[in-house]
Amino acid sequence: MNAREVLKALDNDIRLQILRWLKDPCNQFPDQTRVIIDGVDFEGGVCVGSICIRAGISQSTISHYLDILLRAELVEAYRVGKWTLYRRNEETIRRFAEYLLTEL
Amino acid sequence: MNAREVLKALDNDIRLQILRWLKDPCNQFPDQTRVIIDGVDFEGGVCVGSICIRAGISQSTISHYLDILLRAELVEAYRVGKWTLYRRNEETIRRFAEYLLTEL
DNA sequence: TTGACATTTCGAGAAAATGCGATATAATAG
DNA sequence: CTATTATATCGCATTTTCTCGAAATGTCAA
Repeated sequence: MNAREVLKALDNDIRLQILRWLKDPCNQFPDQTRVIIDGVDFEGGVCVGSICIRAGISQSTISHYLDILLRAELVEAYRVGKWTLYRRNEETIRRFAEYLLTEL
Repeated sequence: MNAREVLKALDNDIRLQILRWLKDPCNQFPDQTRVIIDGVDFEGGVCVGSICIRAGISQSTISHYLDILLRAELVEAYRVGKWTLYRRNEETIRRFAEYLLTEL
């Protein structure tokens, strides 16, 4: 967990919003909640296109932001066919909160 | 506690460093740990000049950064004579960590 | 193979943050 | 009052971030 990278990733309204949406994918992305292909189950994973529609932001920007969140380990990604699914990485969020309470 | 403002304030190496230094003012600012004037005791408060020296950054920049930390309520300020003393606001840090664990 | 669709990467202009020096304001000492 | 010291504010050049559209890459279906 790189605290500096996490802070940089969280310092953006849209990226924060994406993380909050991903907390409740069933309701926030009703069209796509669970993808099972060839036995692969990436629960809670949402594809880039769905997030674009929800955010009303260009696809290239969302892809870029998801990459920033991924590098900060705030989300995990999994490629299923032509889709890349993203979901929250709760562990990093928990560790980051812990860092604030102990090291900051 | 405005989480968005806190995140913006924390997304900077120097401001993060200042907060960490202020956690241990006795050792980080050995020249000025406690100021008592006219019965006023702002424990842990450190003046702007001391922080400038410690950081090796211009006075105008440090003053500006302390203002950003103040607006985010990450520090408290107290004017004593011609000095403005700053110290950490632990309550905001605690609340921010709580926010991450519950609302993010 | 070709076409269609999903995502990533590239290039660029706009907007915001960084951090400085100069200047202004505030407070004290003499 | 004046000089000195501490801090805050202003203006600015530089760097970074934001965000887009275009182009490239990857994947599947026909």
